[in-house]
Amino acid sequence: MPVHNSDIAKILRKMADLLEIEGANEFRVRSYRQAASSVENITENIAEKVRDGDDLTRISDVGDSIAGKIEEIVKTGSLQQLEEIKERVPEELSKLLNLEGIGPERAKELNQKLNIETLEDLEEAVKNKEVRDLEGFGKKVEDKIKKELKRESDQESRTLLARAVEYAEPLLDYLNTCDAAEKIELAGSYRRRKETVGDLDILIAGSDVDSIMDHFTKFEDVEDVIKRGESRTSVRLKSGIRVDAGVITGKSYGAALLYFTGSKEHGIHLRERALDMDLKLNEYGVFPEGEDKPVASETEQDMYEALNLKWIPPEMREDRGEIEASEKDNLPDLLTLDDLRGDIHMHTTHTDGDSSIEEMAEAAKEYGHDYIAITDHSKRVSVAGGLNADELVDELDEIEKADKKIDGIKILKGAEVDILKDGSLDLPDDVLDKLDICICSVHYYTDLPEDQQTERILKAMDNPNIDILGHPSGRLLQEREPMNLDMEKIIDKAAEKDIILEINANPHRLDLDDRHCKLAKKRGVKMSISTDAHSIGELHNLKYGVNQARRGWLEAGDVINTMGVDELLDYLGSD
DNA sequence: GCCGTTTTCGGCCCGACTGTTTTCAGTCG
Repeated sequence: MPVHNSDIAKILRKMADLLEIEGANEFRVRSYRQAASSVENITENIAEKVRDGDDLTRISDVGDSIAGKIEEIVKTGSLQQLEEIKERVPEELSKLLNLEGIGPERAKELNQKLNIETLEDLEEAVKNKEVRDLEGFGKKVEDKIKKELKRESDQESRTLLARAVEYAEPLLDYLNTCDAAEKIELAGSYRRRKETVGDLDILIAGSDVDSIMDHFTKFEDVEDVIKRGESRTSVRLKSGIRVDAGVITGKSYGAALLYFTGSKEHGIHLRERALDMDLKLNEYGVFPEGEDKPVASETEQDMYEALNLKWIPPEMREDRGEIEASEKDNLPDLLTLDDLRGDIHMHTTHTDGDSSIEEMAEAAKEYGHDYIAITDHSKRVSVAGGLNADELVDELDEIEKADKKIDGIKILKGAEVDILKDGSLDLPDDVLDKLDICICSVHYYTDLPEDQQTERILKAMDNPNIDILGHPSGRLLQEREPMNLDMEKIIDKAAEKDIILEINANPHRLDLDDRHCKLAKKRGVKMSISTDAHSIGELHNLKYGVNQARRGWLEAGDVINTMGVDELLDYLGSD
C-alpha cells in the first residue's frame, strides 16, 4: 500500500492533536503541525525519498526525530508512538477540536470529568445539561457546543470558491450602500483564490465603527451574530457560511489587509522575518523594537518593503517559497486571464453539451476568444452519448463548415478520448490523426490501485496522437478524491513526451491542482487552461483555472493557449 | 521537537474576543 505525503501529514497532525490534549509541551505540538504542513506542501514523493535514502531533514521543519518517524510511517504504514498515545487518549477526541469553542484544554476536561470520547458522547452530555457545570464552561459554552454539534452534523466545513462568490458579491453590494464605509475588500482564502474557502473575511475602512458594524449585522442573509467586538465582528449567514468583518479606523489598512489575507503560515513567516530584523509585525504595521510609531502600515507594498521584500501576489501567499523568491527579486510574472486567447476543451449537443457547435463558437467569440476547440466525448463515455469513429468524422465535417461560416474566431477540430482500463485509447489512430487537438482523459475505473492506475495513464501517454492529458487527477472537489496516482511519474512522462497537462477550469475540478502546476513548471512541462464547458455560460469559468495556475506560480509562457492559433497548431504538430 | 550570517541552548508570532472570572485562561484566526 503506497504511502502518500498526505497520509504522512495526517498521522503527524493526529500526533499533534493527541499530544496537545494530553498536555504536551506546546512547542513540541507545534513542531508536529509545522512538519505536517511542510510534508503536504512539497510535491516530491516522500515515500520515494525514503526508498532512495534521501536526507529527510532537508525538508523544512523536519528534524532527526520526525524524520525517523516519517521513515517508520513509510515503511510500516503506521507509527508505533501514535498507537501508544491512542491507548492513553481516545483517538476520537481530536474530532472535538473541530468544534468552535473547544480546544485541547476543554477536550481534556470533558474526557476526564464526563468520560466523553466521541462526538456522540458529547451530544448526550449536552442533552443531559452536564457540560454547563464543568469548571470554566457554563451555560453559554454549553449552548454554543450544542449549535456547533448541529452544524458539524449537517454541513461541509468549507465552501467551493465559485459558490462563495455567489454569497460574497451580494454582501459586497450591500456593504457598499453603507455611507460610513470608505473602502471594502474581501481578504482571506477568498482573496488568495483558493479552490475552497473556510469563511469570508471582509475588511472595511472607516471611522464610524458602530454604524459600519450595525450595517453589517443587519444584512438580510445574516442568521446569527457570533461575536461582536470593538474592531471585529463575526456572523453566520443563512447559507451556513461564516463571515468575519474587521473595521480599520486609522492608517493601517495595508497592515490589516496583509494580516487578514493570510495565509496563516505566510503571516508567521513574515513575523519571524520581522523579528530577525529587530522589527515587530502585527495587523497595525511594522514597528521598530520598542517603538509605537510604525515604519510601514498604509499599503501592502509598504509593509513588504519594510521587510526588504517585493510585494507578493495573494495567490502565492502559502509559505511555499514565495518569501525567499521575493527576497531575491525572483518572483514569477504571473499569468492573467487576459493572456489566454482560446479555450480548447468543450462539449456540444453532439454528446452531453447543451449548445451546438455554432452557439459555442459565437459565445466564445463574444467572450473575446480568438479560437476554440470542440472536443466531444468518445463512445466509451456512454452516459454522455460518446461518439464512435464515424460519428466523430461527421462532427469534424460539421466543425469545418461552422468554421468557414463564422468569422472572427477559429474553430479547431478536437475530441476528448477516453483512456480505457488497459491504457489504450477509445478511438482508432487513423481517426485521431484527423484531429487538431486530441485530449485524452480517464472517466472510468477511477479507483484502481496506484501502480495499475499510473501504468494505465503512462501507457496512454505513449500514443503519439495524444496532445493533452485531461483533468489528470480526476478529483471532484468535496465529492471524489484524486485517483491513486503517482503524479510525479506522470509529470516526468509529460516532460519526456512533450505532452500538455490540462488545468481543467471547472470549479469542481481545478485539476491539475496548484502544487502539481508548480512541480510541472519546474520540470519544464507545458499546461493548458480550459473550461470543459458543457454550455455557453460555463465558458466564463476560465478565470477559476487562471486562479489555480497563479497559485501554481505559472507565467504566460507555461500555458499553451496564450499562443495565437497558428503558433499553437505549429506547437501541437511538432511533436 | 525544530532551529541557528550574533546561537548547538534557549528561544519558539501576535492580538482580539468570550465567558467565567474578580484579573485571566482558553480559543481563534
